[in-house]
Amino acid sequence: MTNLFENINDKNIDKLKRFLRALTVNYPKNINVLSNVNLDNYIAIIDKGSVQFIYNDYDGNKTIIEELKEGELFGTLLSSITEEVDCITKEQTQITYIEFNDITNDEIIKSEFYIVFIKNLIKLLSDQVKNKNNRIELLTKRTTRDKLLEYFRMQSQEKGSKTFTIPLTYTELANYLSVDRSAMTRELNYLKEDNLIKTNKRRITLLY
Amino acid sequence: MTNLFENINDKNIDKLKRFLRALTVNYPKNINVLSNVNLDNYIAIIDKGSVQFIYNDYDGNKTIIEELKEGELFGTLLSSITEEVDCITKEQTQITYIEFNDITNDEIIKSEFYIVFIKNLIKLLSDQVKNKNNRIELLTKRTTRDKLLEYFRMQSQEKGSKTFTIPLTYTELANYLSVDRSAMTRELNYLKEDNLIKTNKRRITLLY
DNA sequence: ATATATTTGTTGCATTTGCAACAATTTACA
DNA sequence: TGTAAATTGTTGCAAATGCAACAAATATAT
Repeated sequence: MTNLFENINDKNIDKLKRFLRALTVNYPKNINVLSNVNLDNYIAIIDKGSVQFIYNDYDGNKTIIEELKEGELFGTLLSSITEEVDCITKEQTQITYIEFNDITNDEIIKSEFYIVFIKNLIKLLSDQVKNKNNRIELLTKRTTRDKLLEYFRMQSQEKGSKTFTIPLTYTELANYLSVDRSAMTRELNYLKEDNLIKTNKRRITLLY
Repeated sequence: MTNLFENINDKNIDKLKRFLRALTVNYPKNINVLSNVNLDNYIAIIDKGSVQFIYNDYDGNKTIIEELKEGELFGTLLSSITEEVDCITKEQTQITYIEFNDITNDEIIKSEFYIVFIKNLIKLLSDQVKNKNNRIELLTKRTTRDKLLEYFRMQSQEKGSKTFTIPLTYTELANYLSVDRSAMTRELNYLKEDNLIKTNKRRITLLY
C-alpha cells in the first residue's frame, strides 16, 4: 500500500507537511474525529490506525457504513459528510488533514518533492476508487452465495492461493457484503455442504 | 461537473495534451473500446459521450456493471480491467488516455498550466470516489424500498426540490440499485399506495 | 412511415433473506 | 485470572425478491 509520503525522507516529510499546512492529529481510541475538524474542503489520510464511519438513524439505530484503515482517505472532497455520520477511532489513530487548495499553494509547488507527493496522492485516490469498485462488484451480486463466492475469488486471487485467511471477522464481512450475519452463516454452511469450500475459523479453502 | 481541462484555454489544452502524450480517440457508437487500448497503466477520461462496462458471464450472460458519462474516469489505475469485461460506447464518444507516469513527466511539470491540470485531475478523482460512495450507500440498503427512498432523497437534495426527474430509465435505475426491475416496479407501486411518492413517467414527487 | 428494438407494466411462484431470539464460544481487558 | 464484551452458531417464520413469461407502450432506425 502506497502512503502519502512514500519515497520522501523524514526530514522532507516535515517540510512538506509544513508547506502543505497539513494538520496531523493523534487520537486515542473511541474518539469522534469529525467533531474536532474545522476545515472547509479537505482530504484526510489515515497515517496509522483505523476508523469506523457510523450512520445514526433517525430512530437511534447505528449502521457501520465503512471502516477505513492505514493509507485510506476520507474528507469533504470524497464523501458527503453529514450530521448523521460519526467517524470513530477504533484504536489509537493518526490522521493528517490537508486543505484542497493547499495542494497547489505557492510554497509547495516549488519544493523538490512536490512531484513525488502529487504522484502519491493520485495513486492513493486511484486505489480508493479501485477499492470502491471492488466493493460495488460484490454488492451488486444478487444473492449472498454469489457475494461470498465473489469475495472468496477476490481474496484467493489476491493471495495467490486457493487457501487464504480472510482479513475480516465474519461479523465485519457480513457488514461489508451488506447481508444479515446469521443468513450469511447459513449460506456458508450450504457452501460447505455443496463441497464448494472448506473452512477452519477464518481460513477458507476453495474446493473448485 | 469539472472536466480535466477546466480553466485551460484551447490552445493550451493542445499543448498540455502533447506534453502529457495524451491519446484522444473518437469512437462511433457500439465500439468495444478496451480492445484497442495498448497502454500499461493509464487513466481514461470520457470527454464526450458515454460508455457501458459489461461483464460477460462464464455462460454467456451479460451484466451492465456501470455506465460512465462525460467527465467520468476509468482505467487500469482505477479498476481491475479483466478479460471478462467489455467497454462499449453507447453513442459517439471521445476518450482521452493518459499514462500514469506521464502525469509527472519532465515536460509537463514545467508548463504553466500544470498546477491547474493537477487540481482538475485530483478533483475528478475525488468526485469519482464521491460517486462510488453514493452508490455504495444505496447498495448497502437491505430492501428495494429503502434503496428507492434513499435514491429519491439524494435526487431531491441534489435538485433542491421534492419534485424532480430522474436521469435514468427505470431499467437503468434497477440496474444501478442492483434489483430486479419487475420487483422494483412492484415496490414503486407500493410506495404510491402508501402515499409516499407520486410519479408521472420519470418525474417523481416526494409526498413527505 | 413502418418495422424493430427497447422500455415499461403485471403477476404467480419458489426461493432467499432478514429478523428475532437464543446458546456457545472466543476475545479483550481491568 | 476472572468477568464482561464481542463474535459465532443455530433455527423458525414471515416478508421480500428474483425469475419467468407475458402484453403493452415508447423510442429508434431505415
